[in-house]
Amino acid sequence: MPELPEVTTIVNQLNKEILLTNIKKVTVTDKRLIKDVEPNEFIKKVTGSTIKEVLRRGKVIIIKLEDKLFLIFHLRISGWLLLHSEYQKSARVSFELSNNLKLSFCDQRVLGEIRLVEDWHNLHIIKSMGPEPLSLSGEKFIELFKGKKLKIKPLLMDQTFIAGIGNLYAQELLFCAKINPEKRADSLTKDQLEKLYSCLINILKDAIEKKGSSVDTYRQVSGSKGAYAEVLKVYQREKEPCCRCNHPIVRKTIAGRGTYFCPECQK
DNA sequence: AATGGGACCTGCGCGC
DNA sequence: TGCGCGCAGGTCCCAT
Repeated sequence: MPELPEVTTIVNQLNKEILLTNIKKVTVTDKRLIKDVEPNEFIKKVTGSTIKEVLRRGKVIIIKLEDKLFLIFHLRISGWLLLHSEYQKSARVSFELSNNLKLSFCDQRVLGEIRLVEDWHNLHIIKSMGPEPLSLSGEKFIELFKGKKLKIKPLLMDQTFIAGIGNLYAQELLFCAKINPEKRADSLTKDQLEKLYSCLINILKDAIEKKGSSVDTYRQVSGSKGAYAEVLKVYQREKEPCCRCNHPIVRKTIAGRGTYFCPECQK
């Protein structure tokens, strides 16, 4: 799933390859991805625009076209962006650029979203979003937990609590911090929260360095896989021995989401 | 405030 | 071989 490391990888790569290119042609193969605007109007407004800047907030990709025109992408579960044309399978909306690259929004399950807005700060998803984890000090991070009664895992995945953490990284960082995903957030000790903070920063940075986790459809803009899936410790490793204590990894549904963890060393 | 459910979607893996 | 079914996942929305 595209979470903070995957979206960061995509945004970094887009900034290297498509800045100041002009959008020459837009092709909408699947209208369902385009939200809040008629596809024909979308095509008309976007065609001829120049890509000024590519930004990220949480899992949202923001492409600045003009001072008051922003293209917004949300990859949701199965979306990915391609710049090189070998893997055009599932391409649903494509942008042909003046540097002869084609930017394609691909999405197997069609739950992704494309919007066109005047001011991205006004989007509901942006306004309600919690802080960026990589811009957060340890003290600020620990303060966020005051009075939170939710189980720690769904809390970490709550985008209004902290931005960019999804199902995969929530599980990996709880394993790293040796915390049971069902623990109530307000029952964690200061030591546990400090450990969780260092795991959060280290795992996100490492995953960005490895260009994300390709466990499903996610790819870099080149079509290559990210390398972090190879070092996942618990995600999708049910019944395999825990790398710390050898106890089999367990899968359990927590708050409606599949969750892998080690019941022996995550307390 | 927390929790649970359904909706959106497709492709995969399962049982038969 | 092939059918039908259930599941996965992020976000929003409704109900309790």
